Amino acid sequence: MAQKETVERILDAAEALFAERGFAETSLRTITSTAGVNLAAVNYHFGSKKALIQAVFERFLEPLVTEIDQRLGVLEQDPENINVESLLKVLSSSIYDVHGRNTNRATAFMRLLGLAYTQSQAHVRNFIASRYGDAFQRYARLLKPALPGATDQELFWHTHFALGTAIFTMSNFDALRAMAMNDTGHRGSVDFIVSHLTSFMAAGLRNASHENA
Amino acid sequence: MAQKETVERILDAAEALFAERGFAETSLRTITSTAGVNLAAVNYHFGSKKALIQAVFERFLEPLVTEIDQRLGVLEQDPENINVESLLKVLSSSIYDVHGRNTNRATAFMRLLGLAYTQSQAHVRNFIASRYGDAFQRYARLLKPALPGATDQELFWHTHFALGTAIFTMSNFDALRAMAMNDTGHRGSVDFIVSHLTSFMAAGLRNASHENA
DNA sequence: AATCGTTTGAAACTTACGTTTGCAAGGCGC
DNA sequence: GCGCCTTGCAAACGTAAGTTTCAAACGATT
Repeated sequence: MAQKETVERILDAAEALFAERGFAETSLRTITSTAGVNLAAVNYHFGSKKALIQAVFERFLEPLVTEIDQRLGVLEQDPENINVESLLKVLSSSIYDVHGRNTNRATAFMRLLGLAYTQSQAHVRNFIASRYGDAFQRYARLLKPALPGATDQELFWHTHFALGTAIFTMSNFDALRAMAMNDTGHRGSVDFIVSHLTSFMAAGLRNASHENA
Repeated sequence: MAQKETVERILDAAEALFAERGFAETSLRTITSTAGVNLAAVNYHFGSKKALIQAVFERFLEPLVTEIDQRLGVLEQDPENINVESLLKVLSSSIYDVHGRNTNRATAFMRLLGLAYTQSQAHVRNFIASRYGDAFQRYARLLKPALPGATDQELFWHTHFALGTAIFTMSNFDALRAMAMNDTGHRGSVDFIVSHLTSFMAAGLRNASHENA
């Protein structure tokens, strides 16, 4: 049982439990007993609970941002192919690529992202912003010419509208699928939902700009 | 200092603090000291912290749902005027009417709604669902003919996409406005944002259905 | 095989939480 | 004026949290 095993076991357990219950509602004792490690291991390996939370985000965001960055680089070499849809597809494809078809992992990630926004946890937001702010900026730079006629202000808000749509949907993915089953009789396949989600965001981004131009 | 004063002071403080920090992150001691009342007052008047959380929601939702219901009744008498925009306007107008132009109160409400979804707090979701589920059903019934060509499944998902857009935006309203100030130099007026938000949702609702028909 | 830094383990520590208790103060009918 | 119910207050209780401690076990290096 080497160091790496313990650290990863803690991260695995923390990731799942945080996503399921939130940060404050998940105790270190629950994490460590789920992971099958000693309580003191968290403070030994990470220093504090806050640092553990950030480590969970880092393990998630690091490969994802790398993947997005790479895909944006590819897209930039075909400037005529840059549009709202292709830019959105960069995001969904990157998530697919990083997590495979492991929906649990992907929805856990989205729930964590939602928690980072919704729960106060300022240190999480600051950590994410300082670590991955550049990637967001690059994305915004590419999105701008894809939405001609939109002012900077509109661009900002519409982007965050779309971001909110995605984060809210994915972070409540399981609950929503359960509700869908009740209301419509179909859970909806992941592909169905992602494709409609993308259409929704694209339509919102494009048409809201034009209508208010 | 009669009963009502104490109860309302507690609700006021709890509402603001919950919205700002979340439920688990807000202690009864913080609430009572902010409200200027004794610690035991919460358990005396409400019974428990959970009951206090529900009371906060009830005070918010009760007048809002009444207002929405009334406006839907009016709208139903002009069936040819029922469309996506008018239905969305029922919601935004109702919020305006209930909270006036008190943005603090309205954004607090949205943050609480977002928290109810995002934080696990099952008892909050159950409370809201059992208490106000009928109103949501009525709204959905009116929305369906406004989006012809959409299947039940699509209707369900697009509605929740739009819901997510609104909840995410409003529940992070202050943070987003601060970011907007940094990025664009404008905070954005409330009317500007609400109007663009509505356009975004309407465009998403309508076009996503048509594209995937 | 001994040593030294690293990691684990069980337990204790400190603090903060939600809740409960016991009593004092105030208002109201009789 | 006396009892009675409601409300307010200070203090304490029990629990669970994050963190710290310190000795034991481990692993690589010599």
